Amino acid sequence: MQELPVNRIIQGDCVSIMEGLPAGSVDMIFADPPYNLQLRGELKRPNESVVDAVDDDWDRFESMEAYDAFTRAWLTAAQRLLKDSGTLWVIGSYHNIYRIGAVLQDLGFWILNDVVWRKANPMPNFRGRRLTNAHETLIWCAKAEDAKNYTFNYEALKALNDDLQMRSDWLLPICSGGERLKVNGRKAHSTQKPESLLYRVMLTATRDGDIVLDPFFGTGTTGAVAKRLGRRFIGVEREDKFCRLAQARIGRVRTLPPEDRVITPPKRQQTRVPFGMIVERGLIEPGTHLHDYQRRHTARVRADGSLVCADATGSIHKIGAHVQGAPSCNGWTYWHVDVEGRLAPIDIFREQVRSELGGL
Amino acid sequence: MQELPVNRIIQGDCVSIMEGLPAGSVDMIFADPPYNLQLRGELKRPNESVVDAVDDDWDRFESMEAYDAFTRAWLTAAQRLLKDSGTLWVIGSYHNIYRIGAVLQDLGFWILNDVVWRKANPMPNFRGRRLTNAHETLIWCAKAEDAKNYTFNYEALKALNDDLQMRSDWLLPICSGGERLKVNGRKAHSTQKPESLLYRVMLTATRDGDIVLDPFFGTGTTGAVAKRLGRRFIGVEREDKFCRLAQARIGRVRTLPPEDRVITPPKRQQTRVPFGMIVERGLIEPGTHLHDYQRRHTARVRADGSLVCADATGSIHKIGAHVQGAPSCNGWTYWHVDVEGRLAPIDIFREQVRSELGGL
DNA sequence: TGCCTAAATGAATCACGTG
DNA sequence: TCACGTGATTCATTTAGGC
Repeated sequence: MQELPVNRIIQGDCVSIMEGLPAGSVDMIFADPPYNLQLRGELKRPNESVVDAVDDDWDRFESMEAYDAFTRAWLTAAQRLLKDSGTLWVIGSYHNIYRIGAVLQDLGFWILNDVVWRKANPMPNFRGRRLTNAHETLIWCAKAEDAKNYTFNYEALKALNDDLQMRSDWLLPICSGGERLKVNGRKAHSTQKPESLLYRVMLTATRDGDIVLDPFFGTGTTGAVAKRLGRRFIGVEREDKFCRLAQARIGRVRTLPPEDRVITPPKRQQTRVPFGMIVERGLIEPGTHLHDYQRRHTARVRADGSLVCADATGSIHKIGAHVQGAPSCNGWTYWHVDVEGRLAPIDIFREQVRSELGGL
Repeated sequence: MQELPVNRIIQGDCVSIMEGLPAGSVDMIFADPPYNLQLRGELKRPNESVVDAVDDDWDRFESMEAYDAFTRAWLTAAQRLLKDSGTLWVIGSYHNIYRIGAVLQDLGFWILNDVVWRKANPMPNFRGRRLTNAHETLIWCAKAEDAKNYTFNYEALKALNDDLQMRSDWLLPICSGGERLKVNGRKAHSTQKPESLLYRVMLTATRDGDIVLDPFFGTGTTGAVAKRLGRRFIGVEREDKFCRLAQARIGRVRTLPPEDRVITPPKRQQTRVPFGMIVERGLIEPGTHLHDYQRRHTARVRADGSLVCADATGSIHKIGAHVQGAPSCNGWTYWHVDVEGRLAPIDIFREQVRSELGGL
């Protein structure tokens, strides 16, 4: 069997390079392909600054058909490369992930899970025309329907999650700060992924020493995390500048000693429960009247969780402050509901919801 | 124009029934199509009890091609039914959502967001071979790329989320307890959705009195929430037993009084008040001087509502932009009048006029 | 050095009505 | 259909800068 170019970055087109490697030789493939964003004009923040959007050549496609053909080509090559026990991960957004999911099902890949990366700090929607696009989607799949012997480190992920089964929604920050590669003070790559994401992916679906291939290597996050966790990597990247950047980056990474390749579970933070959730779930009906504990002030709850008091409307906190003439107010403890003649602070409903959510 | 069968459940095949309704007549479509689950054999819990999984006739398809054809058929009929300003919501899991997303993009629907419903209490993965499947995906899309005038209640959703922009990941419980319809002690429908999910969907993308169609009505969650929120519904359901179940359920629902359905109104939808009207009504006299909040710039009001600043004249917006050297400016919030030594934004006069006009 | 405030920034399919 | 004017719009973090 041909020797695999392990722990190396290969420059060139990923399809032809994958076709030149021996079939059935790779344990996992992680792919972060172009998203085909199709951005129109420039976007400004409310303060008039311009958003530094993705406008790279590698994200331009003639048409959706061209994108689908590109997707089919690299997924076909990837499928051939995988061991029968191997799995593939692809990450994307709503612009491209439905194309990719459909094509990989057509090719016979078998989806094991889709995973939602919930961004802790996403870019807001500046024009107020849509929801904040706060997540990206990963598809995790086996080579075929009958490939049952894939690696899934159930116990490790459970340990990572406070001894609860790991769910399909992962809350992780975006890549920023010191981790973000810069060239001349500007971001080196427009779509660098956080190492924590790759860390969790590899902890989920690879074993020590496994071979992980990334056909869209970019700045080499896959390689950096693979090296740190004692996995072997093969990076394929078209652009020379990224190859050199990734090479230098990975050179700086140190492999953890085997006994340290387990991390302590992240601290669970208290779930934020907006007042609207209390209304939405019917614990307080729209139209209910709220009172302060002395019944000096009364406000009415609307369908979207805002309050009305005389001619003022706003959040429980804003209206609480308003009626008191105070600069601020904790609406959760200020406002009460009348339960059979007795006043109960609305905070009890928040506690109820929190206990039902169980720390999510 | 043909009369729409509003607030009714129509029994039959959703494609032929939608084809019989007038084109361009519906504000929103919410669809929860069969998931094409492809379960192999029965699933047992660790204690050997059998999981009551989805194995209904309506969820069986001969092949992926048959599912795609079915998807294309109902989405085509749905697109025809929508008003140009209407939006479509589809919910699915990884088994079917990639097929649906690809088909709807092929048909020209324009994705606005995909939304992740994070289940607060999902079913665990009993075999420990995958991640807990803890979410489902909703795709929200407009009828076409150029349909920009869809309803999005940005301010209401912000209110619902404690004055922060609503994100694309929604944490909501599954449908259980008293909300879950039962027949002879067993769940009446295998995939009943929680009312809180529909509540948020309708709060996001419909206005009072809008017409909401659901081609896979099932137990009628869409109809129940529509009735409660003062929206009109059209339910299409193939099975007689579900039609009757939904009919009875919706009969028990009470519509919220109009004053409780009110949500924080979109600013863009408010009556446009030109600055000239402020001058015309004597709220600001011609000759008055306006200042920015730091008193760095001053402009004089003329009789027609235009401003003069040095040698430049124009609207409050143009002159505001001009003095700042900015490309654009909201003059309503930029310019202030001096009221006994304190600066007040001219927007307060607009609000005064608006309240006097009474929403005309 | 340390603390507080201001500025910068991230995979973004980001107006609309009137004439 | 097009041109133009009005006017609506941001969250979590990190980094830089002032004192």
